[in-house]
Amino acid sequence: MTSPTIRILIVDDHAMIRLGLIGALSSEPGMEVIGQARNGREAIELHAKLAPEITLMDGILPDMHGVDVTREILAKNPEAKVILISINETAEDIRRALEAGVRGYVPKSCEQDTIAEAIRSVASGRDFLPAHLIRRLAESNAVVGLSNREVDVLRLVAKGKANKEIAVELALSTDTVKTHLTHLMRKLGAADRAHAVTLAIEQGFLRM
Amino acid sequence: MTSPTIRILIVDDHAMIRLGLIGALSSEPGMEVIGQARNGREAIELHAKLAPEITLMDGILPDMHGVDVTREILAKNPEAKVILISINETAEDIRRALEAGVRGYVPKSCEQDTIAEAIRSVASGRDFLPAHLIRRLAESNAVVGLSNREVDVLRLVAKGKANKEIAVELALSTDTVKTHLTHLMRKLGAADRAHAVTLAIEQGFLRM
DNA sequence: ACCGTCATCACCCAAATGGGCGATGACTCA
DNA sequence: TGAGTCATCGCCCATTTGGGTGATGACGGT
Repeated sequence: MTSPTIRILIVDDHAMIRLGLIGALSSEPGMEVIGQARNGREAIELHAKLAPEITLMDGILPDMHGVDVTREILAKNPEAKVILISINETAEDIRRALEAGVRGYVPKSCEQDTIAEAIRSVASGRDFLPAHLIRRLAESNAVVGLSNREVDVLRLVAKGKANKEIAVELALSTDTVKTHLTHLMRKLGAADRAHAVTLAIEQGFLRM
Repeated sequence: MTSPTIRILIVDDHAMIRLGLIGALSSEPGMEVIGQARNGREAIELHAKLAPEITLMDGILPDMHGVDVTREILAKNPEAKVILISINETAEDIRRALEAGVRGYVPKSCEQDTIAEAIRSVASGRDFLPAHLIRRLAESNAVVGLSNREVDVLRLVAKGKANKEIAVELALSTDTVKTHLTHLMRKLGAADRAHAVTLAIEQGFLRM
């Protein structure tokens, strides 16, 4: 069994969400919110000071991404248990989160009890990922998968760079850039670079 | 003066936000949450049934946009007072909301008391728009302003259509499409169509 | 009545794009 | 060891793109 009460740290810049989470958890027995952070820096400090059992982390914070905050926290404290609460539900975001070592991933659209369920799950050592997210992950995994270099190129395409400029910036030949572009457009099913940008943003390949 | 208690309808698909709002308002005297809706259809029905003084409306709902819900509610009940609570703070979104007849616009990142302030403001007949949003609106107003036709073209560009295809779809000559594109790219400060897509999404011209 | 913006179309032209085909070395996984 | 992916580069070629300039009618505001 776990400790009598699960000590929880909330990380979110939206006051409304923090309040909502506290409200949802106040009716749950055996859980206690011991701290709140509004940004990544605060989260890392507070986590070190309070050593909570569970950290509820928002995906997007004013100073850094929730995923990166998680990475830092885990670097200092590998047993930390982080649950990511995000609006982003693209396969890419979930994949990145799991890669960073997140133990649970809950969409903001979920019902109250899902959060409590996730917390109990993760606190007792099990991971937590809603079924529909697992499905999405599986489906997209089969379809896409851009390589690092392809994402590098795509990011610059989104910024309006021409192939020649991209070549200079990445220290490549223009032909190589074109090859990467051809490949990533085929993978995304894009008709041209503009379409590739749209699809990549939709599917979470481009953090904006 | 206004009526003794302000009767409030909350419209948001996120349970967490609804809880947060209720929590924030429970400590405010003279306000009562009399109903909650999870989507646009529910919102329109509940508004007709409950006739709340203030409606707190989320910008993005599963079935339709908060702005469109507002439009429908106002069509049936022109004295309705809607405050939009949105994550989107691009100038375009704010402009669209005001155009639809929203009386207040509050970002989700605001503090608790801002919501209460907005409600009191709007209930007593004044509009409510935070200063930084007004500034953003003013600034961008000077800079951009795509015409309807330009947005039409841009939307298809984002879908990966070539100029020739766009011309067919909009029943124009290819040259006209090119003219619109040249203009909109100049307005956005875009280097090419891909960049235009990025900027347009960032600035809220393309609802995705 | 005039000016600005919008929407429409036309022509010219240099440059960029996208596709196809082929090739090499590195690396991983079975 | 072989198969597969990644990253790199090259060449050819048709099509597309983006920019410039110019023009017309409609509409709205001053």
